[in-house]
Amino acid sequence: MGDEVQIFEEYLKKHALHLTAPRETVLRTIFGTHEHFTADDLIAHLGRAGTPVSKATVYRTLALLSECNLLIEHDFGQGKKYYEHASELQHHGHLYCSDCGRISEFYDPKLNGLQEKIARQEGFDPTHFVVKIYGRCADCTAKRNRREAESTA
Amino acid sequence: MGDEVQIFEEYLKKHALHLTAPRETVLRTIFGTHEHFTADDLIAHLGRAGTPVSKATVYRTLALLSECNLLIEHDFGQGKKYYEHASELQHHGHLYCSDCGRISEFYDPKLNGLQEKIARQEGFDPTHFVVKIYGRCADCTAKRNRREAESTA
DNA sequence: GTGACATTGAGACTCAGTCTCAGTCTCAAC
DNA sequence: GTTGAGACTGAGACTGAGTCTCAATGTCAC
Ligand SMILES: [Zn+2]
Ligand SMILES: [Zn+2]
Ligand SMILES: [Zn+2]
Ligand SMILES: [Zn+2]
Repeated sequence: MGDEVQIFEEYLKKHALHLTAPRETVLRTIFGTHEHFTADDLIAHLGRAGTPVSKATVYRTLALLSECNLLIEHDFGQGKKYYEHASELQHHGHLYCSDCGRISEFYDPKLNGLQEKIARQEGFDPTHFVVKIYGRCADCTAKRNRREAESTA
Repeated sequence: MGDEVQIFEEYLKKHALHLTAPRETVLRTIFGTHEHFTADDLIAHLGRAGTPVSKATVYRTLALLSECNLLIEHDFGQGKKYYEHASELQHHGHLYCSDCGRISEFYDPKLNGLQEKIARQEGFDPTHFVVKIYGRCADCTAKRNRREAESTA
């Protein structure tokens, strides 16, 4: 937890920037609570917590945290970005439920190896891999089955 | 090529819709030329070709074509959607060059099998899989190496 | 303290995409 | 061939995520 503060501080120092109060508030809020969140989620959360930070500063801080690899950006085609802690197990993939929007995760080392190999074959120098599975989560499938059973009954 | 027209026409008929002139123009333009394109690309192309179609209609037609599985939507985190013909080899992955924005493709059946398996393990009912590799393409890597060699010389 | 420069929040702005609406077209029923 | 239900269209208003601007403020090295 204090780990991120240190990494961020070092990164800032290296770029002649300062760990200001708003930046620290954003940092602590992110690493104290959320998992997969959007900029808007974060802004609302900060407001509710009585430590509002302006939209501009939140976006600027998110960019900084992505640059120093504390956060990872994700896009599920919703026209907005999701963020998550980069510290968690690396290179995991995501399951996105098109019904309820829930995001879950999986990890498979074979997948990573395979992707690395493919990139090399194509003469591509990869920085990161993205695997997303879209569909319906177990809960939504169950709900739908129940509803169908009822309507047929 | 006539194939898409037929599929689209059938889909429209099934939903009590008509294959109107603007829709046909859009359809023929898409399947006559482009590969990976954005809505904006398409609108500009239609304008230049002397067969302008309004933004609203283009977006509406793109939605229809996606619904009947003639087009696939892609998101590379650029805040806009890319489209491509769905008829091409299915379930291929994409390599996106962060330097020049070029999009290339690859196909690996092992990858597809693996994803299917993972989804089932998680109790997930998958509709489609997305694999994207971000990094630097061969050209951009070569360019960068050349520039580096020069600056060191 | 002073000057160079980093930082901030408010709000203007951008840009992809959606929505509204009035006018037009299609087609089947009469 | 007239009519009415409802599909279709383009212009442009609108939305919403994200970026940019700018004047006021903070930080630090000297
Ligand atoms: Zn769900
Ligand atoms: Zn995750
Ligand atoms: Zn490139
Ligand atoms: Zn493709």
